[in-house]
Amino acid sequence: MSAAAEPAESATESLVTASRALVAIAARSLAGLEEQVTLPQYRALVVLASRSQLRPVDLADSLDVSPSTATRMCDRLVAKELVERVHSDSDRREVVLRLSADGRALVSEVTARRRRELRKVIARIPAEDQERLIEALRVFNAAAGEAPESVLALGMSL
Amino acid sequence: MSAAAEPAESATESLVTASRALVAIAARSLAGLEEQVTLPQYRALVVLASRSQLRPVDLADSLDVSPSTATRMCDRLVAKELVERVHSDSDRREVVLRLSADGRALVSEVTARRRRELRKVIARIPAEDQERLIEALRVFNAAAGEAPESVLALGMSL
DNA sequence: GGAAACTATTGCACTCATGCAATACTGAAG
DNA sequence: CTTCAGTATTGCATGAGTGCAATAGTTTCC
Repeated sequence: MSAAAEPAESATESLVTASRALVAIAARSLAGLEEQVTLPQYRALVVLASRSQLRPVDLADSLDVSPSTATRMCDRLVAKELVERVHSDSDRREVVLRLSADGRALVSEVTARRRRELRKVIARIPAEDQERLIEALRVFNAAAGEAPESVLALGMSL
Repeated sequence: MSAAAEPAESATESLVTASRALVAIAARSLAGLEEQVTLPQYRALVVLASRSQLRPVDLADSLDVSPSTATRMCDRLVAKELVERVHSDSDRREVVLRLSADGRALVSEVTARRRRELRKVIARIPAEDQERLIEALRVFNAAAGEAPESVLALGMSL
């Protein structure tokens, strides 16, 4: 290997570092949530936030869990008044899940917190460097492709 | 607000997008781990990987859980042969925890996977843009500061 | 030497997530 | 109308994480 002269290698290192920082920020945005919801529950909220009307079976699908698990997770979220459960009119077998105002607020709060943190970092960057960062990120984002709602993936078991 | 003309705003948007992509990659690097360890357990492994000799009480501290929880988490990790437990010579009250070869391999595998993914993204970027990305990331990383082992934070309760 | 402090562990109790099998409705197709 | 398929839920069981309190072994400090 030709030492650190390779730009690709150097870029990887820089990206690993940046990645660490960004993941840490994302994780920090989630901190404090433990009081209200568990991580699996938060995942469910995120799914519900993205697709406003969802049946339990769809939620189960999205979260890759069994329907019974989804039902019981909803039990807990409904008890916390973060989710509403209404019977479908069109098909009376079905149940429709919707975020409550509180539920929506909770998800919004997390993303707002994350945005705020990112803004703070950017504020520390000189204006002309910001321009270059924007350009570089545009290129990076194009290369990385669309990320299918990252926070979702934050699941693991999580 | 002066529309999208503000570079800071535009930078935030780009950064949010990039952040999503990077979190998704980090999460994907963790995928498949569920077979072997839970997320709390993985967090413990990461802590042990960073500080090679650790007492249960220190681990508990790092993970922000009670000592009894740490003990029992170690029970499971020892059972899986990912962690070794030895009695301290200097102070026979204490127990010293160490990653086993398997444990170290598991953590390495995750970071390697992440690096590989990041490299793939970079490979899609034209060489001269890479140079600019490196420079931009250097500035960004300076502004973001050191992230204290991100994956750790990936915990939430998790 | 004995009290006080520290370490690890275990007993007990609880919540959550999880899946598999019923069960109960409802709708659709014949 | 009867059977079949789709949907949600509940019963049952398990494993994990969690903390508090009690226990046991060690040091340390008078």
